[in-house]
Amino acid sequence: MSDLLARLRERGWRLTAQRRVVAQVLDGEHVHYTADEIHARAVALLPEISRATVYNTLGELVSLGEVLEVSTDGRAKRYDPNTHDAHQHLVCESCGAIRDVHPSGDLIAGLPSSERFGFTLLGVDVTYRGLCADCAGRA
Amino acid sequence: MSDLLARLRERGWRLTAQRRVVAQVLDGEHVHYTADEIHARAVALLPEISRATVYNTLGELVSLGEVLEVSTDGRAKRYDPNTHDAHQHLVCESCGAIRDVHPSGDLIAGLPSSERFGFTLLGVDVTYRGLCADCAGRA
DNA sequence: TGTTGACTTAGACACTGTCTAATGTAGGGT
DNA sequence: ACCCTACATTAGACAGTGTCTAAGTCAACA
Repeated sequence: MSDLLARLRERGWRLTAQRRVVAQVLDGEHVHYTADEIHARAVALLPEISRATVYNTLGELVSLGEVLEVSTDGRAKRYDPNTHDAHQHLVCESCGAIRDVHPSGDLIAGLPSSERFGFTLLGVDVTYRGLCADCAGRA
Repeated sequence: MSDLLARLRERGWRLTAQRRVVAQVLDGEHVHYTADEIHARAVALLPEISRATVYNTLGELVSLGEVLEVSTDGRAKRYDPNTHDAHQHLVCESCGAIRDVHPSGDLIAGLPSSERFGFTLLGVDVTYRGLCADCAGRA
């Protein structure tokens, strides 16, 4: 991710302090923050950054394929900086924790052509739902 | 779905005009409406029905397992009255159309135990993303 | 038919995300 | 080094989706 800023500059991005901070927050930890969580962390680094800028920047990063958008629960979208390897998500239904996982096999191939109804398939999003070890232990 | 009301009464539900209307809208067509679309159709049948009642009723139907909640795009949740057979969803990224599909194979088995991180798996939600025949033709 | 507690209602509220007009500034040109 | 200017940022209003509350209503039972 350290060369993310370089890649963005190559694509004509202006490197503003705000964009640096958003990139830094995404780089920091491998969790899947919501836009407002990212905003809160960005404010800690750059107090005057606005919510609109964080939303704009995240949207641009998604368009450029540098960040993935994940919507597991119909609430706030979460942003996943891990675009380097194809992966899916494992979500705890109790505490909301998300882990990246790597299923085996070709998921698209699992849909027979008789079930494709003429669609051109572009991808598959898979969300494994369950209880994490901690929550299962408490239940 | 015609015996949905009977099943609900067995579980202690009061059968109000409002609940009958929501059940009727869900029964009508096999599309995946948003809560507000369901409300609009319910109003056509029972003009004084309120938005809160539709949201409450849908939430209760989901809790009882009579209706599935689908959140494909991070916008409004959609409600799927087809709980009779296990299925997944095929979504057109251009027009938003949703089709029920039936992939082959055991999707949960696709996640090796080394990738389960101690989670107790409860289910898998799969969304195949693509372009429907109409939208692909226009592109 | 009367009673009662579950149900419904209108509207306020909260959360997430988008848009606008005014202001600021990064980066190229001089 | 200093201007320009187009692009970026800001504050706050706005829109869509969903939740909550207090007051009134009514389905189901006795």
